Amino acid sequence: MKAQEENTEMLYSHVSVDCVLLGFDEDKLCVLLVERAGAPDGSTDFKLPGSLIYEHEDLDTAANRVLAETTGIKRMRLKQFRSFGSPTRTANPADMQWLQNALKLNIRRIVTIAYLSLCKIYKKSSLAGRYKSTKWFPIENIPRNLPFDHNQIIEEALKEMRRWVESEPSIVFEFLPLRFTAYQLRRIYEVIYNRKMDVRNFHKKMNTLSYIIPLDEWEEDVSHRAARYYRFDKVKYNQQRSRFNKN
Amino acid sequence: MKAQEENTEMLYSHVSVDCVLLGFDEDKLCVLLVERAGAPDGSTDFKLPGSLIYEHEDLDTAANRVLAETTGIKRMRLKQFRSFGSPTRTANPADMQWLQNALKLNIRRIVTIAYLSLCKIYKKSSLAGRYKSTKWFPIENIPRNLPFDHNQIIEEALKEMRRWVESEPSIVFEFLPLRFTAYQLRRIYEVIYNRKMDVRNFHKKMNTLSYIIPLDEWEEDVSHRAARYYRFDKVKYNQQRSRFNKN
DNA sequence: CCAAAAGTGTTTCTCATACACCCATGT
DNA sequence: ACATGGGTGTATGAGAAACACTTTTGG
Repeated sequence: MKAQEENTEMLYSHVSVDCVLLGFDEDKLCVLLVERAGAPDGSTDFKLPGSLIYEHEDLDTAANRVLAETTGIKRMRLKQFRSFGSPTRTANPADMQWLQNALKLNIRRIVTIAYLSLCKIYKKSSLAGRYKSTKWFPIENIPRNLPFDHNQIIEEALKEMRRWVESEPSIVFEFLPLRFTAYQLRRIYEVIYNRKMDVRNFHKKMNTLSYIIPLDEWEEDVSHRAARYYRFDKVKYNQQRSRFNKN
Repeated sequence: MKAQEENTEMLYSHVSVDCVLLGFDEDKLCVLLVERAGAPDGSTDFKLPGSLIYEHEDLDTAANRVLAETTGIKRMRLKQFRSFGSPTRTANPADMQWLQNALKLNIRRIVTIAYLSLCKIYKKSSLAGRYKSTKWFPIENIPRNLPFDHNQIIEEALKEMRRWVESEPSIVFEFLPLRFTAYQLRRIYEVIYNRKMDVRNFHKKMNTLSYIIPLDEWEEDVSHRAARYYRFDKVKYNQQRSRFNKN
């Protein structure tokens, strides 16, 4: 991280990574954006966290570095999901200007590799790092005019997230704290698939999944019947999965 | 294509596309490889068809260009499925040597965007184009030591192809001629999913799919009961799909 | 006792699977 | 007539979906 300021000559100034970090805040699916320093007109201006890669740096490593710089969390589960390389993606003069200000590099074209990662939004997460500020935006009010093609990247990331959940259901638990209620889990599915789910069927389904463990712990201080807590058991999950994936 | 020889200065020498073109030959899933001209020791040496991108060229356009140069087919359906950017992927001295011979460029590192495409293998396909020769390799005997990380790219492409078929079943028909028998279709599924499928259940399933149309045409000159031909109806497919995808 | 959310069972339908024999054609 | 592969129907089980009321708790 210090290395970045000191050794810009080590940057490989043709390829970048951008990270779409998704989280759940109460009932809403959110994206983390960072305020971009050195915006042309000084206005508040957000973008996806991202970085050029270093000369000898792997793509996955670069994405992990960006996430660590942004959130302070190391070794998050992340997934490269697509690259964006239209020659016109750096065509906006304001974006070009920013690249020159921020990176002191004269750049013609950047191909970016987009990564997806999921996490729990902690209230306190003022989030360490090199950015002026970071902010969670509910997906329905993301600024419409993000720099480069970041709006498009987020669109694609949302689609990819749905596919990811289908192919590996355990990742939804990345959104949740260690213990969670049936309601929380159900809401996540409802938002992801954009449809109401039947409460009874949902409970029944949870019961059949051996890796969702009911705890003898309940909500406290709620003005209605307290909800049970559950936790996700990774070991049981892997057992159940491998039993099914015979082919 | 002529442009390429004339204007190497227009190449953007940091990003390439590589295409994994899959096809079915009789009963076997095959990958198309091209003979690489200018191999260090003159030995026969295959690789995935690929190219650096041009300065002002979109990634998808570059991939389409590569496929057109390789097969003569324009506007194939293709899918960007992953990028490969390990700094060590160009570490093999023989590969570096070849890059310099073939491209007259001194290249440090190349990030490549991998594309997947499916097609029917025509017997006659000597395949037009800039390559010395092209050859279909059954996946079980692909040369073990393809240059760069091409072996790994093919592995990933096969996984991606399976996911693709699941998310959009119509693409299996890219493997087939306009009219095909139930046997041909079934064999493709058997190879893709690597398990035998029950003949009766398969027929039943085909009947429920409104977009697989039985024709009043049958095989000729076969020494057993002639098989019926079917065709794929794109319009009906889109109707049936959109009815299901309400959300 | 009321408001507010948690939790629980049964029925129905659809879809995947398992399984064995007759049919058409060429030699 | 026989060898070769093409084509057909039925029965079972698992899982998804539809549907309404009782329970718990705080105020």
